[in-house]
Amino acid sequence: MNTIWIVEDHAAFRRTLERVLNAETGLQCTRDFDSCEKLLAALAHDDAPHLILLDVGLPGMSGLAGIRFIKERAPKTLIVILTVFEDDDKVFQAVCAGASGYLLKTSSVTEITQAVRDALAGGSPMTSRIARRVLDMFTKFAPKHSDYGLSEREKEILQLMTTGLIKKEIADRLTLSVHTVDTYLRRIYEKLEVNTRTGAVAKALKEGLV
Amino acid sequence: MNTIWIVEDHAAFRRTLERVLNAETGLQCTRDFDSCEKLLAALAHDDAPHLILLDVGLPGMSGLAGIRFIKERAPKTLIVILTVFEDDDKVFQAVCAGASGYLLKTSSVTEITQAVRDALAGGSPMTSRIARRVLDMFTKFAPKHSDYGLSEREKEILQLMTTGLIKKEIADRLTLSVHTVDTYLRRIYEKLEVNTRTGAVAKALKEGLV
DNA sequence: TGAAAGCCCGCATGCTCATGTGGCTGAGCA
DNA sequence: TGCTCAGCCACATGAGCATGCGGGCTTTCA
Repeated sequence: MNTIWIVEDHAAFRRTLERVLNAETGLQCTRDFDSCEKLLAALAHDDAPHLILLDVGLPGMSGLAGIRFIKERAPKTLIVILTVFEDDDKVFQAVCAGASGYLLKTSSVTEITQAVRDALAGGSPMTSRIARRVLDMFTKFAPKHSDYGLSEREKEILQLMTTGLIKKEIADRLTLSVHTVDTYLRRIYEKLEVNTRTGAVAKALKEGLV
Repeated sequence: MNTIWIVEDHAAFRRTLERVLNAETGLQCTRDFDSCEKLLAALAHDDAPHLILLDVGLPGMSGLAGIRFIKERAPKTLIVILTVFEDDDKVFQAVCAGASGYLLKTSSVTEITQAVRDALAGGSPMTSRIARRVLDMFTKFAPKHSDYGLSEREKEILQLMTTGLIKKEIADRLTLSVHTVDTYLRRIYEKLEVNTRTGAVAKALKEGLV
């Protein structure tokens, strides 16, 4: 039996959800809250449920902030967001904080029930519009993987630079002379079109060269 | 009328898809290919379609590699992946390359048709299992946002460091004395537990401090 | 009302860096 | 055969760096 908690300030909607979920075999809604604070209080001394249906856009503590707390105290508990918002920032924050599903409140109770089952079965239910948002953010944040024609050895040295080592340390690490490291740095600077190690490291990390 | 191209090496499946999509109002499957190479050749001289249904796991050029080419030549064309694979690496690469949907071949033709409509309407259809994969990757790659208690001014200077500026330039940029910048750098080094600008920049970029 | 913390400035010292110049080897290509 | 290019080494010099010390002024909060 999978236990579910609901956090939702709209009393009528909350009760409807509860009733519908309890009518399902294998699902049991054991607790419900009208604020995130109360949920956190309950988490402090009771066992966490398998899944939490969480309204973001609650009065008081933002549901978004709540996700982090939940994930800290009960990392295994699945969190399915229930919201009227569909904007990038909200979605982004929820996803980063570790939500496992993202539903719109306009969804039917059938859809919500199905989503709960999906999430429990290892899926991440979300509308395709929200999925698009997530994918867009992904491509935006993914490293660019530019190519400056660095050789393997050059990349190796660049990588060591990004760990904060100084020339001498790099030389020792690779059993080379500092002069040799010097030579590589020049070439790296030339290829990356920078003239300081800081610039090189910044470029390497920003563009995923290492 | 939305135009669709299909890239799929299994001839029978390709024809079925084509027939089903053409039976839909508003959709028209104008071309079909049994390899990625042929698709790219067609893209070179013909107008790109609105959407491409792409099989990854084709003989010859990988469909995955094909995505990048398609996105280069026709950035606006939506790409919906059709695959038997569900492993992290494939999904990750497809998502990074800019796919707008990710379907399993076990989907019914009705589901595929619906997915095509979803994608054209601005969504990113995918199964909830795949969505979970994407979300997991997202949390894995998202900046950690560690907090070292840096002040605003310190962050500002750290940020300027990540652009490759030297002390003097930072001082000029903020109309400060180099000595003041020195003082900040000390504090930043102390807080980040590093002792070179390279280390500071690396830590800042790796942990999303800026 | 006094301590703490953020912001700002100064100087000196020794270390590290960037960059100029030069050289040697071996692999691969034309 | 001669060329380029990656990899390695060397030395010198001026600029830039980290870090030691010192000071001041304001805001915040207990």
